Amino acid sequence: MEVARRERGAIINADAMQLYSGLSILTAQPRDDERLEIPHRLYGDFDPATHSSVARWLGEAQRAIGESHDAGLVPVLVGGTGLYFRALEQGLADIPDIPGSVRASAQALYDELGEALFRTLLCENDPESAQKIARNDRHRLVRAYEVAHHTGKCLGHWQRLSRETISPRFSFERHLLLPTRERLYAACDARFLDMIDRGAVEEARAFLSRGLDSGLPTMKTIGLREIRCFLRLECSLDAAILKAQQATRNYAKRQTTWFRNQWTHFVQACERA
RNA sequence: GCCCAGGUAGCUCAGUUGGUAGAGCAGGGGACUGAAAAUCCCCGUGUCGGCGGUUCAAUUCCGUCCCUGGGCA
Repeated sequence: MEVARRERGAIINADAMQLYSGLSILTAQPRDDERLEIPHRLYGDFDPATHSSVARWLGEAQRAIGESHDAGLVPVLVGGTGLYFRALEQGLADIPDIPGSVRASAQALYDELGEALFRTLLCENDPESAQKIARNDRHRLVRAYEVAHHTGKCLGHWQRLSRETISPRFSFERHLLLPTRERLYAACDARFLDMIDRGAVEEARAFLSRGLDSGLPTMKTIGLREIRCFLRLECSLDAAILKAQQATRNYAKRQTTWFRNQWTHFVQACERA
């Protein structure tokens, strides 16, 4: 925010959850007064009944960056999704889109066979992934399988193939905020309390009443499940708050790990190149 | 005051027919290429409430005291 103000910038969202509409409080989207002061892009633009993806975000972000730049504004990408930053700077493999039905059947197959057999099956088409992916990581095993099956080429093949990047046109200045753990956790706790004060319970109630598929990314928004527990009278509001604060802290820790390690690795790689 | 039930990891608890103990959660570290607020992996020494007794050996059995629930007076 300060950077955008100082540089006469436009803020572009790089957070997977803030992309969607419907849960602006629970996903901590910028308030109206902030949005009036500085142009904001990609907040609440996506239908919560749809799936985002790195690729989908990347396309939108590149467009927003170009347009902001053309308008004489400095694009300031803000957000917590490390994967998105990496895709923006390092590029993304040009893997064909996998239809939802293919993924669904891969998931069904995994559940039917169990991990060990599924991994053996994956090994026939993609030994590299089968060997590399950690045990119990259903998510990645299914992904590797669906790509190998649908495209006939393994994940590694695609990933090595193409690396279109936006960086030839732009150079980035990187700012990483790493507060002490104590301050980070205190901020997480305060943040959720603030969401409650601003009407998160009502927002969640309205959102849940839409009856969206529980597999949708938006349904995994931190705090949503906890508030639902309260709305169903399965726990007290205080208990829900404690749970949601805990989930926020757990997430913040994962985020810290990502940026502390992944981010610095690829920044170093960029600087060497 | 008496009678039960408990006191074991930061928390909730399991367990040891006597050979000094382990789960979940929390906490810490890590992985991460189209669901990433996702999905995973690794890390457990703590006077087993205090003090005595029995025993080669007690967190476990016995006694006693303290503490916390609940019941009876």
